[in-house]
Amino acid sequence: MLDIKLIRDNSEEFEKKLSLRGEGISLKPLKELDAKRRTLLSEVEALKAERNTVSQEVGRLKKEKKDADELVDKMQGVSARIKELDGEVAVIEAELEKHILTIPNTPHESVPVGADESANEVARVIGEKPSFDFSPKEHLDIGESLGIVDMERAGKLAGARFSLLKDEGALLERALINFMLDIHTREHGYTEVLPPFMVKSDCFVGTGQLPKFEDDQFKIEGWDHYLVPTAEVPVTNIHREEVLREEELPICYTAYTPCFRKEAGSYGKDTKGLIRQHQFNKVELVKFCRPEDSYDELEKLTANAEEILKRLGLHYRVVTLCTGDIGFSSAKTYDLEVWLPGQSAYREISSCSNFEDFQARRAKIRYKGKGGGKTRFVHTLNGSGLAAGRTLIAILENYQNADGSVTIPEALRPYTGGLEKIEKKS
RNA sequence: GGAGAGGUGGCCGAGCGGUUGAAGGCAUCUGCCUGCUAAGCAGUUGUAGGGCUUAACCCCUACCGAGGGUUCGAAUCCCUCCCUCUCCGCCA
Repeated sequence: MLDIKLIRDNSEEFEKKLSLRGEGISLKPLKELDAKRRTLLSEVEALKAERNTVSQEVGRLKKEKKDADELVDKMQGVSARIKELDGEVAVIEAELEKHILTIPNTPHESVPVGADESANEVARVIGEKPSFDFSPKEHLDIGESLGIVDMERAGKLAGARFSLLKDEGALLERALINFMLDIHTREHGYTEVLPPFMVKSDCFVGTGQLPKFEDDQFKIEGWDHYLVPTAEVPVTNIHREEVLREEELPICYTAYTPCFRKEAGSYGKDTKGLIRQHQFNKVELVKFCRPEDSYDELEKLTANAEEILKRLGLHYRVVTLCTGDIGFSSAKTYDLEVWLPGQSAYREISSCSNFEDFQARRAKIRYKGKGGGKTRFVHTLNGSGLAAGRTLIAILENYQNADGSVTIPEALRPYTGGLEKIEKKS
């Protein structure tokens, strides 16, 4: 959520920044509603002030056993008018709220300008594409022939875009989650949390998934709850409506959760394999920090996510998303794209963003300065560290052998009970 | 799911329909005082919105779990909801 006070005085600047996203967003209706609201407020507040003083006078007169009927009569009218105006203010404020919640964040000045992903910039490339003396297969072929992925039965259980991992497949996914969590907690200083996997709608408004992206979410019928599409939602909202102390910042959490997404609007995309699922596992990184630190923290958080890929020996690149491609709530985003030899393509495996105070303003997450200074909004950040399902895909495709077996990356072996290779059962 | 108790400021805790934004205590910060510490004395300390405004000061409005209602006036009365605690039931 943008700051209405800033918009009031700098609406052209805001419109210009928002236009970089490629959507023509006019702030005029917002400004009009704001002006209307303030006009009404000053009227109704003046009436309330009058009512307060007169009511005290009534109290005084009654105590002295004097007649106050005339004042009471008069105030009946005033109160009625106040009620009317309060109603109008409530309507305006609801509209204002509804409107401002659908306006995306403004991109940071360092974000490349462009309309779509073709304008994204590759910030760096790490490692090299592995070479094979055979034609590398796609992860689904590998997984099914090893008997560790069963898409047919997954379909029976839950339909398209769900998967069933078996045997070493299930083990590998579980190992990856633990591996990631251990590195982030033990080496990167994050505190592990295990949040609810379904949370109330307020949380979704707080991080920006609602009201605009309702169609992407799984709602629990008869409840105010939705299944989490990412741990970002519950974890960022841990501190919703709180005032933190400057000394405790930055606060860094890591969390494993399954993620549930309808994937509306992606029909026909990534229909085969495990790339795009309604449910997948992810380890997330979330930070709350001081505004002046947030861009440093974004670099650190991205590096923390990259470290997982490095330890697993996976080749990847870091992409700076352009103004037309960053998410609704984000001011700046780096995507990590891992190389998948079976598909001969880079695929997103992590997305690391600085939301500045956009989410903090929605979720009312503030902090108080050391010197007892005024409370300010924190900056929030998050990134995948990493998406476990896609990491599994990357391992299958990058560590496949000519005989159809898959070697387990060395860093992961403490987590697979020493298992070094997944081989076809006879 | 059933029965009961309760939700008030940073914390504890009073609270009568009318100078209660809120007693009292603790804590905070600032002075004063004391050889130091402790104690003591005086004062200070919430959030949000709006007006004024460079800013500060100041003024107004709202906030006693949330939302409605009654009333000239609600922390106080009524209704609905949420949450916490205790007991019973059920359960991994």
